[in-house]
Amino acid sequence: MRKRGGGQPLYEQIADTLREQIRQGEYVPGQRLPPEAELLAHHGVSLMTMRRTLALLREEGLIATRRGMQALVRAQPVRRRVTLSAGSRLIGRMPSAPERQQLGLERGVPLLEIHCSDGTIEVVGADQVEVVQPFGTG
Amino acid sequence: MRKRGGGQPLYEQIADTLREQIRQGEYVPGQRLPPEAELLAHHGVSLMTMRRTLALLREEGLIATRRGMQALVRAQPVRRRVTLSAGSRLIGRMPSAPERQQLGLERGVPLLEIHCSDGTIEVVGADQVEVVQPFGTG
DNA sequence: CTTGATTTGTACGTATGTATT
DNA sequence: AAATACATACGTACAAATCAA
Repeated sequence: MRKRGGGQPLYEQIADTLREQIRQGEYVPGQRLPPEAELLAHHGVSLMTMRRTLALLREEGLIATRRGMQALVRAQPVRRRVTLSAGSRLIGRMPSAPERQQLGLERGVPLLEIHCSDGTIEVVGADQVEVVQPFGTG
Repeated sequence: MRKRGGGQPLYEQIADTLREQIRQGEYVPGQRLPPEAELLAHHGVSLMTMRRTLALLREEGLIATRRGMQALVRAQPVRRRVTLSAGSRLIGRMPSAPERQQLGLERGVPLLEIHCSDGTIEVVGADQVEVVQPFGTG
């Protein structure tokens, strides 16, 4: 149970704690967090505050939540390699909800627009991409 | 005022409408959306549903919200140009809340990690960056 | 500069729907 | 079929930032 110290909202304080626990390996990718009910009881907050915490971590791409299942710590996905051709540009942004659905992306996954020199635009989830140069070492 | 047609949540339906209105220029960058109270009355939903709609658009980077002010339609920021050196890699992801604060990023702005071949890592907000190759035309 | 009105942010409570186990 | 668990959606109250008088 926390108080409102430091002017930081409760849901951010709890998010800090969970983020640190995940970083330290208390929860590893593929593992599930405890149920909401358990988490909120442990931290002494309401359901809404707990859900806001989880929403924050989901936005960050740290966890994935699905109906009927406890929150899952997200694994580092295998990245697809994309080669930037000469003159191509790359823009990062968040997808709109329709784009997210169309591309099959989870919440918290940014989107990369690769504007190729031939005018074509390739759009992919940013967590699936590793960009290298055509003459890159990788 | 909508019903639950198509199985799509209310807040997504309303977000679709607002997104389209912004796309069509009914609200231009720098302009403010109507107050929450007005929006929720117009769409016939509760405060929570309206706030969820705005949260979605904020995550997408389409609007920015601040306490005491109506939601602002975000302008396309001037992009900083970053040159990828040979062997460098680029990863896109969402910043954690502390990173967001440290980098002074708004919610909804992804982050780009540029792993340079010399081992240094440059971290910047994705909406501030345009990536080009050293021999690029741009 | 201070006051007050407006507006969003945070937080709690409750009920129902729906997917998973 | 039943229990578990997250998603959606309504309602309420107070705090804090902004802006105008």
